[in-house]
Amino acid sequence: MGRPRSFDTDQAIDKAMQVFWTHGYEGASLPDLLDGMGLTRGSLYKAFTDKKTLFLKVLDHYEGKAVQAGVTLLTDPAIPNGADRILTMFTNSYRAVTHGDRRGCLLCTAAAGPSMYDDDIAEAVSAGLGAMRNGIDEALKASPKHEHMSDEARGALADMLIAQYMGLRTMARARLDEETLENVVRSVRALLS
Amino acid sequence: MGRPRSFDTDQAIDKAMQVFWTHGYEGASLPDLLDGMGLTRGSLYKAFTDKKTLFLKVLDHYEGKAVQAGVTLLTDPAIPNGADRILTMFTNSYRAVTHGDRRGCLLCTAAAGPSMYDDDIAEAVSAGLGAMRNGIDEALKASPKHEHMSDEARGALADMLIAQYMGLRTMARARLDEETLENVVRSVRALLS
DNA sequence: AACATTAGGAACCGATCAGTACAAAACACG
DNA sequence: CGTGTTTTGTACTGATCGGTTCCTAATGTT
Repeated sequence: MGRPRSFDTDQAIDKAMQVFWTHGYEGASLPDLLDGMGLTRGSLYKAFTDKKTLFLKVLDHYEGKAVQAGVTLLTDPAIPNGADRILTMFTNSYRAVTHGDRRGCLLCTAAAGPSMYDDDIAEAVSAGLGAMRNGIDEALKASPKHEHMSDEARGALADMLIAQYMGLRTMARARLDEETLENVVRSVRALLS
Repeated sequence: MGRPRSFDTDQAIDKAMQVFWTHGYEGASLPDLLDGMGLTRGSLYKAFTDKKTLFLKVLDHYEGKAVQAGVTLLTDPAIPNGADRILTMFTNSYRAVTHGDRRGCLLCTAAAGPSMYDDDIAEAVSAGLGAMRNGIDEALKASPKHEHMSDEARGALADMLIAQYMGLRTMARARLDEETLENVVRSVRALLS
């Protein structure tokens, strides 16, 4: 009953994600969001309560999309060597930059920004990063060079690789040379193989 | 001639650095800065032109202080093995967190934030990170395990370690478990030794 | 002591911020 | 076809943003 919503909620969240991805949480103004999502204030607040709630939904959406894509890659049995999966993930991040996408990783940007003072955002970011970490850990289990490590040491290596990933993505956002980014990937390759 | 300034410029910049360090560039409001610096609008704008100029001066100050301290450590002949110097740098970052300092690295926060859209800030951030990178490279030259690497490979490893460092510092800001941070340091130790 | 010059401080500026109120519009259901 | 319910769009809110104006206070110079 009542007037039906004229837009698809999930699509709207996806568009909001694009805006937050490029501008960051604090940098994305409401007009930016309304413009990018193609709807007006009334509709946005009726559907998403407020900016922060929308951002949390966006983070959730990002987890279900970008993060999930990463985890899928990291556990992809079609790439038998897990180290190759991890390396593909790093290479993809590098490729994004050479293809003109310097937005980096939404989670990493949020980690450096609002995670500092907002508990809910910090938790959501941690969850997303944790999911990727576990994906890396799984991939390491399928790596001949690492499969014989202790659970503890392998987990620690996964933590290190997540930090490495965050650094690479943040470097991209900071507009560092493509050569530098390539060097990072190259050294990760040397480390893993 | 004229009335002399009643505050020390360098001290004021140092205080401004503290404010930007915790709140980030965009997150630090003018009242935040005035409060932290202990002066009024008139004085601030007379001495530092505007917020962005002040931030650039702060970045410069950060380079001359925090970055320089890092480079000094990385080239400290008192620690004969360069790998140990690098490891000390990572350990220090971890220690900062266990001592209650979760602000991370000002350069890394700026890298994820305003570097995206402001050329001047991006350049200053790049310069600071580059200085640290070179410090790491120097340290690697003094590491028995790495001193025989080609210049190219060693430089690439330095780039990787800077990314690693950025990731660790960003993780701290995102309030990840101390255990996770410790794991990162542990794995870096395993990598370098 | 008079004057030029600069700093300090508070009031003020338009712009923009996130968020709200409310009336008009569009549908579902009876 | 009417009625109730929800969305939509717009006008508006108070707060805050970074920045300016302008007057006064404090100094160096002559």
